[in-house]
Amino acid sequence: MYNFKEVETKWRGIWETNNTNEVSCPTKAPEQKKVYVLEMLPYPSGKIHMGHVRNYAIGDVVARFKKSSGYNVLHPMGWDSFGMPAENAAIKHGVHPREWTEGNILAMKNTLLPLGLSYDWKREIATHSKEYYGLEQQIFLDLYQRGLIYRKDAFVNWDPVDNTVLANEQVIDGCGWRSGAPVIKKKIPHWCVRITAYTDELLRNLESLPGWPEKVLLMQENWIGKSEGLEVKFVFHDKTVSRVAAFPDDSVTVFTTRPETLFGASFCAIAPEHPLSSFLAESDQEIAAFIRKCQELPSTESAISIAEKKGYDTGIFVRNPFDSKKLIKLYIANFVLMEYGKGAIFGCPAHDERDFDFATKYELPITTVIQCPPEETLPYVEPIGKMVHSEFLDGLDVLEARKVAIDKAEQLKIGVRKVTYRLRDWTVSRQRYWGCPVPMVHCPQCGTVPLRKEDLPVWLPEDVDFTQVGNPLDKHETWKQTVCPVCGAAAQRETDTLDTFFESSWYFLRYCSPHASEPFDKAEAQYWMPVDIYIGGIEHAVLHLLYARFFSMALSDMQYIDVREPFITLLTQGMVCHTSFQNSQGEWLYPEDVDKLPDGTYVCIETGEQVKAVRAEKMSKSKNNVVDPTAIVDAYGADSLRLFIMSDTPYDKDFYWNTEALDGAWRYLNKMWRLCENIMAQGVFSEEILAQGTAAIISKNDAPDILETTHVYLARIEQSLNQFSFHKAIALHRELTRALENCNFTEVRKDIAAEVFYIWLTAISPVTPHFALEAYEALFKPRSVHDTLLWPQLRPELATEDFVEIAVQVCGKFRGAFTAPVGASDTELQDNAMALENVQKFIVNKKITKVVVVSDKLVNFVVE
RNA sequence: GCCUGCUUGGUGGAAUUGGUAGACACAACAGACUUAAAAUCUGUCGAUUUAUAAUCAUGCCGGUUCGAUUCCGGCAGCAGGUACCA
Repeated sequence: MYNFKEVETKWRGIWETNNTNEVSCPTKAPEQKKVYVLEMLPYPSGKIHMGHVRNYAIGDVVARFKKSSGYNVLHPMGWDSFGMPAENAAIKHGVHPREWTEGNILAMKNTLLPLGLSYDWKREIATHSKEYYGLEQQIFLDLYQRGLIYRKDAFVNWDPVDNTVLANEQVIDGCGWRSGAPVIKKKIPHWCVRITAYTDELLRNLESLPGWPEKVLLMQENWIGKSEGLEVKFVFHDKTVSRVAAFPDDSVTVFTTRPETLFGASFCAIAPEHPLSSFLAESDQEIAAFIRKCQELPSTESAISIAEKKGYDTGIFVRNPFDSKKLIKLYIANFVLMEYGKGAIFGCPAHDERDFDFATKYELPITTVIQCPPEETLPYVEPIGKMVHSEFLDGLDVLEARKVAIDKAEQLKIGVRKVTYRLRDWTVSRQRYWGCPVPMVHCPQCGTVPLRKEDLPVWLPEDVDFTQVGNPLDKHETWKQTVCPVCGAAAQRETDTLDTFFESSWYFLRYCSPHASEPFDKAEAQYWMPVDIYIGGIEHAVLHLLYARFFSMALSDMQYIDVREPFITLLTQGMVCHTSFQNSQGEWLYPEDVDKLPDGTYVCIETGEQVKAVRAEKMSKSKNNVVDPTAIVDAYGADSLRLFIMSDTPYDKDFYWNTEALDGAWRYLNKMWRLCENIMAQGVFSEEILAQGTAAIISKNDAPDILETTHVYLARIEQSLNQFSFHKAIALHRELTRALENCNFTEVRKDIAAEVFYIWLTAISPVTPHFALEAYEALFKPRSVHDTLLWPQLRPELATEDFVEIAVQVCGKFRGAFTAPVGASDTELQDNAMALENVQKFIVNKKITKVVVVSDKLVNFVVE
């Protein structure tokens, strides 16, 4: 039996001794082509779970395949070690965030090491380390000097009892998770990154990223949300006598993508945060109360959009910009976002779902301005049809009318053509301890000023108190007090820390030169960047990947690097799911505490009680449906786990954990080992024999079937790996194994057999590296230890197939098949197909109206 | 709500991107070997029927095509994201 424990320990030892996974600096191998394989760095939550294992197994197969193919491969690993959970642990268990984080890193690394992942651990980074966040502050200052960071008021979730800022995750049903008090929105000053300065490039470059999944490109495009339209003024009716007399403006400016529907406008609505709302609230208690009510909603887009649409009639009228005689009611509405457009809208209920609901609720007029097809009911939202009830737009098509309306508004000087984006600037301030301190100082004389680079880094203080609520930095008096870098007077440090997306926006650059005294060495980054294959969860499709793209562009404009797009190929993996088990009390049980009965039902091992199996959810601690990789590695070995997790399911689909199939992977490994033992019983090969075999010129006619078969499979496995269809590569390898098992090697020339077995071993080596190397050593008895198997040279002339099976259809239905030489003529195929007995049955006495012949594939007779 | 995906046997999935639906596995069943078990090997394995074959079948409804799991339109369910979880 294959002794995985001994074998895996041995090879990991060899890799470590040989520094196999360390990559040379580029100057030593300038000729060699590089590949940078990167998996998204994990948050050190405490345990490696199967989602991690899947991510790293994918990365490792790619990295090993590339290395085997002769590339210089950078494959690093590190830790995204700032973030909220460390503070939660500090609050809950009284442990310091650093201690908790570093303990977790150690534990997780200990789980990763036995998996045999080909990381260059000498390049390991942790973003909470002083080397990392100290340098990050330099980047922050550079961005600030370049005008890409500014101060801005923004809303936060505010717990009025604890007097603290809450993350969206900490708001449960609109209430603070600890105090239980209803959360309100509160405006506080923030540090903000001007990502919108790069909107155009972030959008435009999406077209030059063919290695990204289409869905991610679409998600990013929609997130940026470019829309063209009109910014148009709705002038107050009779401003002098109304309550807006003292308001500095004489109109409300609205952005619309549907300017052609202006004649159908039946109301205007402004955001509760709109300056006019605030102005009105000053002298109107009811309005102030309504605005406060709106601000009770959590600030997430989803909460706002599913909340009941509410409007407050201000009693103010505005004039329709195209027809000043038409007066329109002005509302304050909870669904209007201040961050988008001008924070004000006009509603055309006949042609917009939401406006229709609003108008119906508040009994506002509904005027059709686009001729609605008879089968449609209002609201009719398609931008197709002729304009009606719209004066100068009447009779025009919708899209044409849109242009005319914009031109007219510009001509009348009541509006301007405008491109608006959904993308907002990136708020990076966090009122928390466990993050990178913002290197700014508040001076009573000089205002808010940046530190000088020589004043950096600003370390986090170690002595912090988590027994009080709020940001510990804010309460740390000695840390807070400093001197102004400009005037030298007493001043206070900024106590906000940075969003952890800031760290993950440049870590891939740091890996290129993890020990440089600057954030990174330009020459090294020049060699390694961009990342060739980036692998991570689909949940990062928008935010992380957009921020990282922005960083590359900004850093390149600041001459740090020459790369504007950091990731060439992006693989988004699916989740790892597992059945969850719930007993009658609603408690979640661990999978190992549950037994499956022959009838397919599940019982609790301890109590014998029947438990409910809830299909397939993301593995999560709260549902106890996690499987511990260490236990699996102990019982089956790393190769089995790697093989199992790469088998069956394509990398981008959700993976359903299934312990029985893991047995299957383990059996396959043993089957391969048995095959090796059988061959060894017939005598081993040698590297000399192997060299002869691969050098010998064997024409297709002389090649034994097994050599042809092996090269056919090598070609297909190579292709599958290049397409990242790992599960197919493994299925193909199983087929090849069967072919080898069925071959009598006593009748095969030794050098040819050697070549066959070398290909067979190497083809699976990226997935099961320990096994492949051990088997190579056993079969070939090399003089010196090989720690990587070089990918075999494919002989295309042996991998071509001479015959193909031709399917025959009658009226598109399969009726038979026959074998034909590759490249047979259409007439030949048609005649052969016609001759098939089962085909005759269906065409006899029928008139053939058409014959479709697809070369090397199919013949289809169409009969009446 | 909005954006983006996904849905194929008992189960995971395959189908060279419009051309034989179910490769390769898991589970199950039967057999061989064994005193027995484990391991291993062999076979069967979508449904229906009048069964050497035919019909139906890729979430549901409709369309394009000689031909649709694949393309188009609509619907349902599930999942990810929704800007302070990472």
